[in-house]
Amino acid sequence: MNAPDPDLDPVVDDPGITTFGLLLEAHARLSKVLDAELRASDGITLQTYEVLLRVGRAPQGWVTMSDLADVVTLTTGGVTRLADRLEADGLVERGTCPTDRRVVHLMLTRKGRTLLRRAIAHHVEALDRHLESRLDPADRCALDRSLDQLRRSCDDWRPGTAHVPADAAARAGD
Amino acid sequence: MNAPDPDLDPVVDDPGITTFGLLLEAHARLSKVLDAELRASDGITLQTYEVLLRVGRAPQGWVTMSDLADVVTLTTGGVTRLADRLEADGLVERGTCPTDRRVVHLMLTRKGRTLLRRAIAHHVEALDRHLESRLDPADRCALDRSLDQLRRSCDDWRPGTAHVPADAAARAGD
DNA sequence: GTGTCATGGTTGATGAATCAAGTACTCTCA
DNA sequence: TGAGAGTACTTGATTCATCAACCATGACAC
Repeated sequence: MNAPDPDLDPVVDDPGITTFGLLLEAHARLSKVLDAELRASDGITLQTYEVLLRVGRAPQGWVTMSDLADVVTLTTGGVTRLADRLEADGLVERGTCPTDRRVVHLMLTRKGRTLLRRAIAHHVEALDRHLESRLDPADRCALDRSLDQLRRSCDDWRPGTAHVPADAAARAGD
Repeated sequence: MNAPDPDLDPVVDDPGITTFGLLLEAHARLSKVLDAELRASDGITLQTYEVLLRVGRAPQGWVTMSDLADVVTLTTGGVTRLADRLEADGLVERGTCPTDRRVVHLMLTRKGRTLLRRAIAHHVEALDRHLESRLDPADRCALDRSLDQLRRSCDDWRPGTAHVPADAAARAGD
């Protein structure tokens, strides 16, 4: 029961597994480091930084809750609590939409804007150290292209697209 | 207060921001899709799959809690609960280490092994669809190299490595 | 107008991860 | 041999995200 399964070996050498594993690890480690540095330099998490950046870069100066849910990959419920926290910290404020009263506009406060500007400087510096300086420009461009490819390879996916037996979910519950 | 900040624009075009953003998005979307497919085909999450794979591939057929915490980027406390759940599901079991009684060995049960074998087949198929078929082999090799580079660029990082003013954390708390 | 249905956001219950002790063990060295 | 330091894991309290209602609004038909 505690020897490694020889049947596993051929298939786990699939190149897709390697690439995906590297993606997981690169993401996990880079996020961890950049989060820690942002906490140290500006007292915010990487997630907060991402939100401030998205709101600050929005063409009209605001985003809706649903927009934000999409870019930070949270449910709308999660975004509500997240916005609550940021609002309590005085970094963003909620506003009403003049044309649709269901919609909430999220925008930066002066404090949020100031913090974002400072955080961007630190974050860019950190990215230079961890990312820019490790890859030559040609490799970085190729990396961008491949990542973009992967990102878009998921856009056309909808639940149920995979070739999976219909009773699989039921069978897995045993 | 609600116009986009023109001062932000020059700096957010930093190529490091683009690459990191793509990494975040590619990871988020690919993980989401692969998690959904694994749930549908085998009734397990991507995290559970990762754990089973790590345990199944371990040379001796077991891993320690600390090993696992490292590879799934959880704290040891988180791994304790994770192992509790997997043990309750009958997929793994805890064993004692004969040479160090502080150490817990985590190994697959027969049920866990069977499930893993089936899940690997589905996962490899999904990876082929989403990853293998979208990148030509040369691009995939280049991607692997770059991701590996990024992954390792974080290994030599320790808290406090960044060039950050000592009072930054205190200042950020206002 | 009045239904019906879809959409945007909030809220309560629940699950899971973190942090900070706490326990139990090993190692080191006088 | 025994005190002190470090390690491996567990546990309790807290935090945060999800899911599933739910409310309010908007859109469209009649």
